[in-house]
Parts: sequence; C-alpha cells; structure tokens
Amino acid sequence: MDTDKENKISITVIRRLPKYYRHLGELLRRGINRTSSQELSRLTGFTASQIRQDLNNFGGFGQQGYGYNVEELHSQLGKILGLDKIYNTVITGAGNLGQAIANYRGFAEAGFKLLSLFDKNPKVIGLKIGDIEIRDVDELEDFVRGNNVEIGIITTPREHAQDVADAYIKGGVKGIWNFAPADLKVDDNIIIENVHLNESLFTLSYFLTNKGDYVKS
Amino acid sequence: MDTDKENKISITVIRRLPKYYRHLGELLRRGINRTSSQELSRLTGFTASQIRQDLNNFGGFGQQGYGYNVEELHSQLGKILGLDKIYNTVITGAGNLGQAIANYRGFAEAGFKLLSLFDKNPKVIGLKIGDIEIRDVDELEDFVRGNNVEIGIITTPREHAQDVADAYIKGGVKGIWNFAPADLKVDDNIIIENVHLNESLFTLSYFLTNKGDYVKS
DNA sequence: TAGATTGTTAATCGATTAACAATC
DNA sequence: TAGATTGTTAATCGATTAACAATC
Repeated sequence: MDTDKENKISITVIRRLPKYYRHLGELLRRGINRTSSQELSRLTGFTASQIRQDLNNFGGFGQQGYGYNVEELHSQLGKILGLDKIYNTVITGAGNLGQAIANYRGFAEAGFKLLSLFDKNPKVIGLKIGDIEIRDVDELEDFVRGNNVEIGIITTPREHAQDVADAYIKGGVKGIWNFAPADLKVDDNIIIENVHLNESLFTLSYFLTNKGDYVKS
Repeated sequence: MDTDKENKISITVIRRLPKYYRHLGELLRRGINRTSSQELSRLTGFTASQIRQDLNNFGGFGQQGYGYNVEELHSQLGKILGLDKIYNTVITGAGNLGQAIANYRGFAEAGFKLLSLFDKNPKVIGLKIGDIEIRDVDELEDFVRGNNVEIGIITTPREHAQDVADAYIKGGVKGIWNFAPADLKVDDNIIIENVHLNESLFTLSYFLTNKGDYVKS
C-alpha cells in the first residue's frame, strides 16, 4: 500500500496484466517453462519493450540472457492480481447473464467463490443454479454483511442497478462487478469494474461502418 | 473512408463515443433537449475539454453560447457509430451467455438482428430461444453465407473459438464479437471486438488487493 | 447587449518506443 | 567465452488539459 506517487502503477499497465497472466498460463499448460519479452510480444500483441517496462513496475522477474521463467512469472503475476486469495461473491439478477457467470468454472478456479444468487422474481426465488440457491433480493444487504461478501456482481436491468449497488455497499462489499449499462454512483473507496456490453458492441459497429477510418493507437 | 493519416480517429476517442451516446439517450428520455460539454462531463466523468475535442473530430455539432442539441447530437453519434443500419448476426454457443445475449432487447433495438443460434450439442439443436432456432454448428458457414450475416458472435468455450471464427470468416462475416478468453487469429480486414470477462474480473481483483497503489490515468 | 459556451490552438503530461550497457 | 536478453534511461509520440478568441 504505497502512498508515494512515484511508485504508483497506471491503469493502462494494470489492464494488460491479466493478458500476460492468461498467456503464461497457456504456456504452462503446454509445458513450456522459459519465455522472453519477445515471445510474449508475439502472443499478446504488445511490444517487447512495453512488456519489459510493465513487468519492471513490479520487480525484476527476468534474467539477462535467459528471459523469464514461466511458472515463476505466472505465479508472481497471480499474486500481484490478488488471485492467490479467495473472494466471497454474490450475484444479483438471476437471469441468463447471472446464470452464465454462476456456471462459469473459470471464476471459481481463480478463487472467486459464489455464495448465492439474488433476484426479486418470486418464481425463481428458492430455485438452485447448480448447488447455489437463489434468494430474495430483500435479504441481500443482510446476507452480504453476514457472510463477508467482498465482491458484489450486478446482472440486473439498468433500472435496478443503483439500488443493488447501494445494498451491496451498505452490506460492506469492497468491489462491484457491474454488467448493467449504468454508471453507478458510489463512494471513492468502493472499486467499480464495469462490463458495458452495449459499448463494446457499438464500438464494433463503428469499426464495421468506418473501416480504415481510424488509427491503431 | 479517408486514407489520409490526418483525418483518422484514435481508438481511445472511439471507445468514448458509445458512452456519450448512452447518456444523450438518457437525457432524451428525460425530455432534456439542450446540453453542454460541462453537463456531459458531469455525466460521463470525462473532462469538458476532452468532450469538445472528441466531438470536433466528427464535426461542429455545437453552438457557441448555447451548447449542444441533445436530439441532434444523439442522432449524429448514432450515425457515426453505424446504429442507423440493421446488421444480421448469429450467435455460436447456445449456453447461458449466448442465451443472455439472444434475449437482450437492447441489441435488437439498436439494429442488431439475430437470425439464429448455433451449437454442437444435439440435445439443444432444434430448440428455440424466443422465436430463434438453435441450429447445428455444422451448418454455420453455409448459413452465414446464405443469409448475409455480417457479425458473428462467439460464446463457446475457449477451445472452439478459433474454429468458429474460421467458419464465420469463410462464410463472409465482417466482424466478430468474441466472448471466449482467446486471442483469435484472423485477417487484418476482419474486425474483432473482444469481451474478456476474466480480464475484467482480474482487474477488479487487482484493485481490491492493491487499494491506492495505482493512479487514475 | 451581456453571458455563456463552443471550436481550436498551445502547453502539459503520460505512455510507448528505441537504444544499449549490464550481465547471465 | 559468445550470444542472448534483461532492466533502464532517453527520445519520441500521442493524448489530455488549459486557455481564450470567436460568436451565438
């Protein structure tokens, strides 16, 4: 928890880390235990120079003349990303999207433990997704408080997103993973990570419409 | 389709456009017909200066001393984003995520017409999601070719993503909206837009783990 | 008209790339 | 050792912010 400005890492760098992590994981699976900034460049599309700069924000993980040990670097990045811990999570909005996330094995494997789903539709309350029960959204705040939920996931329609966020925060979550097309208003100490699918699709639409009319950077 | 470097727009700018568009839509719904770079700044979190710069890449939509007409600007941005057209789309991977996208009304309203879902699981082939049939993935390439599908959506597991992309491209899609945690290898003229949920969640995890240890920019 | 707000240029800031000495 | 590749500094490039004349 450094407070000097000098030591802070820019968000641009941080958003590249998961991609390094994923490719290192793939190398690991393929039994490759040595890599280089050049190889990672080929895999990720970032320049070798940029990769060396990025990694050196966190320490000298490499060795001159050799490169990087895949297992070591993968594990270090995992720690930096906080993937060596278990996070308690809940999902509010038990529709298809909520269920999709609930069923995705990758998240559980990375340490994100789903404790419950919440919905306001009486028809689905009490049902189970796998072995996870769907509860009444009225119980949300109490459940969050009582179970040390650190990450609240929002997969409700836009209209309800802010209310759900408020309940999460009162219950004590530290971060919110938000899929609703809304900009949540929260205190500075709450981390919000948005997945705005419409913005992503509209960007694709732009590129289809204006082929060539843009620059890489 | 300008080819001069001078007139090209940077991706950073383009990725902000859908957010402007969304907030203008909300103002419109609220019956507000006049806005300013200052108000848009408050809504979007970008600086007023940045917003004026961004919009002026595409033309002078504002009026000194007045600001911007909401309806006009919304409509202009819609055109710039290509939302005034209809795109034929299909989804491959009829699991929860594919169904979530299939059921999302917002996309249909924005002109993205879903023609079919595809899957390789015989148990779901022939079923319907709403009034959209799930077809055998073996028919994918032919269907894409025969129905002028321009956008192919991938919601399969990682292992199949590249094969699906290849079939899409052979069939003639121009763009791919990819939800699989894989970096697809495609020709330069194919537009790829990735939604990497794991990268998003891992970024959230980083911020939770390293609170304060980063800078805004 | 007076006040407001744009469009646009110039200044600043930050991120990427290039280069190379250090060293395994 | 010779070759390879890092870590790191300096140079370049691009994006953001500041400022203000133009003008509605």
